[in-house]
Amino acid sequence: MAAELKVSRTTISNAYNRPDQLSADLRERVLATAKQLGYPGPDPVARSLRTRRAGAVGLMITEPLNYSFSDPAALDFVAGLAESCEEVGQGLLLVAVGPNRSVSDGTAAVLAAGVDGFVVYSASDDDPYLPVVQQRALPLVVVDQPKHVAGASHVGIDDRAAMRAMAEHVLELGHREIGLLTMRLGRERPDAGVVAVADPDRAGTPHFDVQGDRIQGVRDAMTAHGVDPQKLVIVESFEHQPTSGGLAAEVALEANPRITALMCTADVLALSAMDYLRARGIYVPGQLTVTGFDGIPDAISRGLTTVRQPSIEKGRRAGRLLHQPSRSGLPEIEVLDTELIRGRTSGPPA
Amino acid sequence: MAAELKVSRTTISNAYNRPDQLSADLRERVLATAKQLGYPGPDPVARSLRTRRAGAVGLMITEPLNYSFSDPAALDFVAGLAESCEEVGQGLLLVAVGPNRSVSDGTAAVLAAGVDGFVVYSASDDDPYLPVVQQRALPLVVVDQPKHVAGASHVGIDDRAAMRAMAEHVLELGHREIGLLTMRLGRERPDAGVVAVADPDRAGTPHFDVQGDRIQGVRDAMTAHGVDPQKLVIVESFEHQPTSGGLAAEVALEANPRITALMCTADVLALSAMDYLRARGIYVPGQLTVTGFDGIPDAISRGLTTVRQPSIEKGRRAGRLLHQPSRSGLPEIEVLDTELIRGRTSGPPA
DNA sequence: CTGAAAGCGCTAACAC
DNA sequence: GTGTTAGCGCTTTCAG
Repeated sequence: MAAELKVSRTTISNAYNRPDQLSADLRERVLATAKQLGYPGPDPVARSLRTRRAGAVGLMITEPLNYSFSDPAALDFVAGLAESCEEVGQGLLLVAVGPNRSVSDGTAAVLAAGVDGFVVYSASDDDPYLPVVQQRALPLVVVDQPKHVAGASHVGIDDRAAMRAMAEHVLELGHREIGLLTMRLGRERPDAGVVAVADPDRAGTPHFDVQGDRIQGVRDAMTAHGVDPQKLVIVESFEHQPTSGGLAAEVALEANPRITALMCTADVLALSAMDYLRARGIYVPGQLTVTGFDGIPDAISRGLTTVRQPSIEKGRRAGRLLHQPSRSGLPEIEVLDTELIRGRTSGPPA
Repeated sequence: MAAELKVSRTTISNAYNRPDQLSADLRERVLATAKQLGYPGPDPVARSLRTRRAGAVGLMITEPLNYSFSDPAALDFVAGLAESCEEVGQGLLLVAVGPNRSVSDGTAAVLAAGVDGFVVYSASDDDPYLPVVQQRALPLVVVDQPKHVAGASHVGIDDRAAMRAMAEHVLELGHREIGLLTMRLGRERPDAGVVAVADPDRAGTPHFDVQGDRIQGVRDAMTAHGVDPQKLVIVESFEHQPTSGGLAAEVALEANPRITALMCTADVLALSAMDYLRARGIYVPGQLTVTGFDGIPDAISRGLTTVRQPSIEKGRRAGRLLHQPSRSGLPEIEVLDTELIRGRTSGPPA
C-alpha cells in the first residue's frame, strides 16, 4: 500500500472513505499523489473482507441460460431485481449453474460468490445447488419455487388459486376435454421424450412446485365442476424452444383429439401453440380455446386469455427483502396478486 | 477460523482445496466436523484477497436498465456474455450505473466491484464512469462503443460500412428523401425534446460512436449517389419506449413530408415505426420504405429489411477476451461480420 | 502427509 | 486532524 507517499495508511483510507475526517487540502494532495503513482484506490476485495460486506447480491440461476433469457417473464424478474439493486448501489452477481456444467463446478461457483445474500430463482425442490447455497448461511430469498426452503424468505404468487381461477373460466365456458401444456416437471429428461404426455408418476410428483400447484389448480376446478381430474391430459415440454408450445399442442391433440381447450402454464408456450394451430388451420377460439400464464406483453397484445403476474415486482421484492431485512430477522413470505385476463383466445367449445 | 476442531488451518484449507494432499479419511472427518460445527466452508472474499482472483467479471451498464432489458439485441449480448462466463465457472456481476443514480454513487459501485475484469457495453465517449473503470486497472473489454478506449480491447462491428450498405440498398431502390431514426446521440436530453429532429450541432458531434458511424455510413452512400448528405433528416429518440420509433417517424414525416424511406438504427425503432405507420394507414413498403438494424427475431419474422449483427457472439467474444487474454497482453480488436437482410419492408418509392 | 508463520490490502478502535 | 495497532479469513511457502 502506498502509505509511503507521505502519510499513514489511515489517512489514505480516510481520504477515500471519510472526506470529513481530514482537511480538504490534504485529501486533495493524497488523491493527486495516488493518481500520479497509479494507485487505483482501495482494493474492493480487501475492503469487503474487512467490512464484511461484499456490496452485491447473488442470483442463482439453475435453469439453462437460454431458458431464462428467452422468457420475457423471467427477464422481467431479473430486471426488477437489477433495478432494486441499482437503487441501493449493490451489484447483482449472476451465478449460472445450468445443466451444461458439472455439479462440482457449479458448487464451486456458488461457494466462490462474494455476495451478501442470495436469490434463487425458480429451482426444483431437488436442485443440487440448493443445499450449497443454504450452506453459505447468507440471507436467502427464493422466488417462485421451491415453495418451502428452510430459513429462506419467499416471493411468489398463489399458483394453485390463480390456475384454478383460469380453469374455472375454461370450464364455465363449457369445456370438458382439456389439455394442459406445462414446463418441465423434473430435472431429468423424461423417458418418453422431450415433449411428451407426462405419465402419472411424473405428473403426480412434480419436482417443480409451481408446475405442480398449477396442475393441482386445474384439477381443483375440474373436481368442483364434476369432471374427473384424471381426464386431464398433461403434456410436459422439457426444453424451452420457440416451437415447444406447438409441439406440445400437437402431442396433446394426438393423445386426445377431443380436446377443446389447451391451457398452458406459460405464455411462451401458449403463443407457440397458437402459431402451430394457425399453421394447421385450426381457429382460436372457434375450434380450440388457448390460455396462457404470465401476462407478457406479446401475450397481451395478441389477446391471449392469461393470468397476469407481476414479474418485475417479484424481482423488486426479492431485492428489497435482501436489502432491508425484516427487523425480526425471520424469513418473510410475500404472495403477490395475480389477475385473470379474459382475452380473445377463449370461448365456448365448438 | 475453526482450526480448533483438531488439526491446523492448513489441513482445513487442504481438505477443501487439495483433496489429494491429505488422507481421504482425514478429509472426511474434517468435512464432517465442519458441517457439524456449521462452518460454511472457506470465505470467498478472504480467499479472493489471498489468491487475487475474484472469480467474476463485471458488466458495466451505463444505460437505464429498462433500456437494456427491453432491447432483444442488448439481451442477446448479455446472454452471450453470461454463457461464456458460465463455461469457465465465472460469475457475471451486473453493475448498473444508469442516470437514476448520482455519479458518486455509481463511481462507488464501480470501485466496489470485486471482479477480475470489466466489460463496458455501449457507453458514450464522454461517459463519466469510463475513467473510473479505467482507473481500476483491470482487463477491460469495450463492446460497441466508445470505439476507442485506451488500453481496452474492443468487440464490435463495422457500423459505418454496414449502414452504408443498407443506405446503398435504399438509394438503389430510388429513394432520395430519407429520414434516419436514431437512438440518443448524447447523454443529455436535447433541448428540442425527447423525440426531435437533431440539430446539426448534435448530429455533427454525436457522443455515441455507433450512432455517429451509422449516420456517417448513410451520408457516405448519399454522397456516392450524388445526393446532398445534408438533406438527411435525422430524428433522435432520446428515450427507449415501445412507441419511440412511431413518434420518431411522425416527427420525421412532419419535418419533411416528402420522405419516402425511413432508416432506423435499431430494429426496435423500426418495428415501432411500422406499427405507427400501419395505424396511420400508410403502407410499407408501398408508400414508405422502412429499414432496421440488429436482426432481432421479431424483425426477421416480420420481414423487416435490416442488418443482422451477431449480438450473442459479441457477448461470447467479450467474455473470451477476458477469460483467455492474449499472450501479448495487448488489447485486441474484434470486428464481427454483419449481413444485409433484404426483407419485405423496402421497395421503390411510390 | 501435516503444521507454523507470513502476509494479501484494508478499516475500526483507539491513542496522540 | 492524524498515526499506531490489530486483525478480517484465507492460502502459500517452507519445515518437519
